[in-house]
Amino acid sequence: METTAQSLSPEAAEAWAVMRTLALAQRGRVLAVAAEAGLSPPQLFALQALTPGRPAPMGDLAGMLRCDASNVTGLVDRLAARGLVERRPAPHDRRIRHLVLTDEGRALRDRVAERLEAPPDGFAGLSRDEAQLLRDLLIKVAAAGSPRRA
Amino acid sequence: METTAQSLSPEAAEAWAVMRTLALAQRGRVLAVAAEAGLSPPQLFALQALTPGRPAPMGDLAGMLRCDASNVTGLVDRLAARGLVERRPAPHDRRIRHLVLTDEGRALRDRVAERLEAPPDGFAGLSRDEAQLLRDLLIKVAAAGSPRRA
DNA sequence: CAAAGATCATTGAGCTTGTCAATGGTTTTT
DNA sequence: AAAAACCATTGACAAGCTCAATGATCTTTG
Repeated sequence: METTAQSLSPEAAEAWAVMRTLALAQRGRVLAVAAEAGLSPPQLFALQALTPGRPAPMGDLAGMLRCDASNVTGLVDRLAARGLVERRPAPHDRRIRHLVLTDEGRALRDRVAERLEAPPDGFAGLSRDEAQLLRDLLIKVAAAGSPRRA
Repeated sequence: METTAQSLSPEAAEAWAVMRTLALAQRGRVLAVAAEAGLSPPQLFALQALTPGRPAPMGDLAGMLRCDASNVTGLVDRLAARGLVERRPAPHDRRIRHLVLTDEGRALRDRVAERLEAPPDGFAGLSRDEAQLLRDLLIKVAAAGSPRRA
């Protein structure tokens, strides 16, 4: 195996601590965006988890949301009642119900995504070189963390 | 004012995107730690928000959790029922109820905190210099984002 | 092929989260 | 002292969430 089990430097721990602080500070933003869109946080997550133009089984959504499938039923009921998503029969398997975003759903999803993808204010203070450096370091951390198929 | 409204580089946006991915990947960990501790996520957050040895009014907790005060009442009811926190009268103002962690509550809080503060696997791949660089860049972003008293 | 087993979404029960409006007990202001 | 503001709680109600059970549909296998 030889997984190069390098022990963590104190700096790494500090970096992680700052990242947690940064993430925590985003909570308010998420709540605000959700409220503004007339969505509860779980509804917002569900909408974000759905990819426009790509039907997904309910079970998959439950997996992405990390919750029970029965929970997704109610969640989707409410989203469907607002005309944001639709249940469609799946081609090959009649047990499965495919979820698709309606036009309205896609529009709302995009509007929300735009707000959430905008970097917090602090990023504006970075020079281009610094931003590039930060990005590369983060990519390295993320890649090592989820080694999907080396 | 002269707030140096520097426009964001594409690299900054990419860095933020990676950070979001990284944060998202932590959701499972939080859920696992909460379940392991026999706590619901909100209960875990409440416990983390409380500082050992430092009594806090319920209203403050509501502020930290960003939820209604009436919600905190029930939340604390359940934590108190498990003997994790206690309501104490506040010295100067009899309207206020101070929350304090019991010994058991502090112990559980510390156990949970230890698990959450541990950096994800990806950080182990960083050299010391890289970790230091990452930390400093993150601090810069965080500081610019929340300019509490320059 | 047919029976058994696995899978998917839903339902129902039951609890926790969360909000809002209203209340009682306490300061603080006027 | 009366009025206004404040803190925590309560009650009502919607939503989120899990678990166990069900019905409908594949999939396996005997």
